[in-house]
Amino acid sequence: MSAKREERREDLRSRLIEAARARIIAGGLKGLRARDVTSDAGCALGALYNAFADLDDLIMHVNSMTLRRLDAAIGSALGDIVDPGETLKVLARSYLGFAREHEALWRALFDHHLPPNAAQPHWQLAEHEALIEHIVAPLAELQPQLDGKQLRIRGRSLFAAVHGIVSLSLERRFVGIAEADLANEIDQFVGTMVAGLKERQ
Amino acid sequence: MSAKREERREDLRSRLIEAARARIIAGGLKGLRARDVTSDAGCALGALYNAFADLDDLIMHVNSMTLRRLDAAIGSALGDIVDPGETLKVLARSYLGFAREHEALWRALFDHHLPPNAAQPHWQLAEHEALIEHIVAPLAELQPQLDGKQLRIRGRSLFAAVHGIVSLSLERRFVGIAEADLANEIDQFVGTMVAGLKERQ
DNA sequence: TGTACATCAGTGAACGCGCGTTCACTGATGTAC
DNA sequence: TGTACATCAGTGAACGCGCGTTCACTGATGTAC
Repeated sequence: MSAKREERREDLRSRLIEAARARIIAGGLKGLRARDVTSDAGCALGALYNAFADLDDLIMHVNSMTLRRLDAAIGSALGDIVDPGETLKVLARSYLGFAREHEALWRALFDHHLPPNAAQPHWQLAEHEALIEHIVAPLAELQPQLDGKQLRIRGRSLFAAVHGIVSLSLERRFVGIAEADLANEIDQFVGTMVAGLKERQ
Repeated sequence: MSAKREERREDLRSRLIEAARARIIAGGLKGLRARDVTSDAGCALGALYNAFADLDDLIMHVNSMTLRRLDAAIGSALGDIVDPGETLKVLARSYLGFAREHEALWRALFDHHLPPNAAQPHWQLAEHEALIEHIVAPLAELQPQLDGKQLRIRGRSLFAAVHGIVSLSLERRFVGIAEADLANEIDQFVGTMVAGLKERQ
């Protein structure tokens, strides 16, 4: 029976993921060091390379967990709203809320780049796609003339636009919106988009 | 007369900026190494630290040049358009065009982060502000009820939204828009925003 | 149940590389007289 | 104009640090008989 070995292995993996998560929260992705993670997880440096291919692999697992939590946060914020315009507003607000609350983890989603050779794994693509689907549903009601492909493109634009506002603002550099105005500005932005979408339907 | 010294110094500075620019174009900000820059510029490694405070300082000068070229590109694209909706569309299109044409330099504007102690210099703030002013003017026509402060905030939102779409898409990762659809999608996006702004005026 | 062997997780010192920055030194350029 | 001295740009080897990854070794756990 190697089930026990498998169990220990899984235990180490989740301890490493948890330690990496905590380190990213504390010091950002740039501050993540293999030595810190392994000592926090209570194992030797080399053990990381038994449990994961390398540090990038570990980071991708942290990111995957973050994406799942983002999806859960959005899902619970949506509740049973029916109005599509309201749905889009709540989506944007909960995206902002998640980014604010888990800023370092959320930033790691976009800051982590693999070395230019190997491509993203499939499951990550699927997880991103799932996020976009939240937007596609209300968009389909607002613009019934669009087909599925067009809707998914439009959904990505809308996501990217809101993400841009949130992202530049939370960087607290020149071009962003002051933190105090941000929530209202996101609301105004989505409201304007929805008005435009209805108008051009 | 130390004018000759000053002249040589300026010459070295601009050779270094030019070399750094070329290296960023070739290999991105991450691929920029002090040794490469100085050997390209035809001086010793240490000379860099006579001409600039450090590598960050040099990068900021490259970024400043990039911002000025972006501003010039936008200015010339605008020509003498009067319609505010059309102006916003041309602004977004020329932003996309610039990002595409000078992708690595444009990316360096946002990827370069100073160490967390010292803040951005003033001139960079002013250069960013000037960019936003391009957006504020047409926005003021579309939403005459807004005051200057509100307009500047709204202008930043709009910039950040378009930037988000361009940025995520040019990363060519999951959430972006395919390159072929991008120009059209930006047009649609701005069109929808303008319709919404008119509607809610 | 016990013994011999195989497997493999776990260890952490050492490797290797990258790379920004410094610094003692040189030589050209400028200044004083 | 010429000489002595001062200044400072320019040099590149060396420093220093960070840090991901490897690897020979160990010891615990599992398997075979």
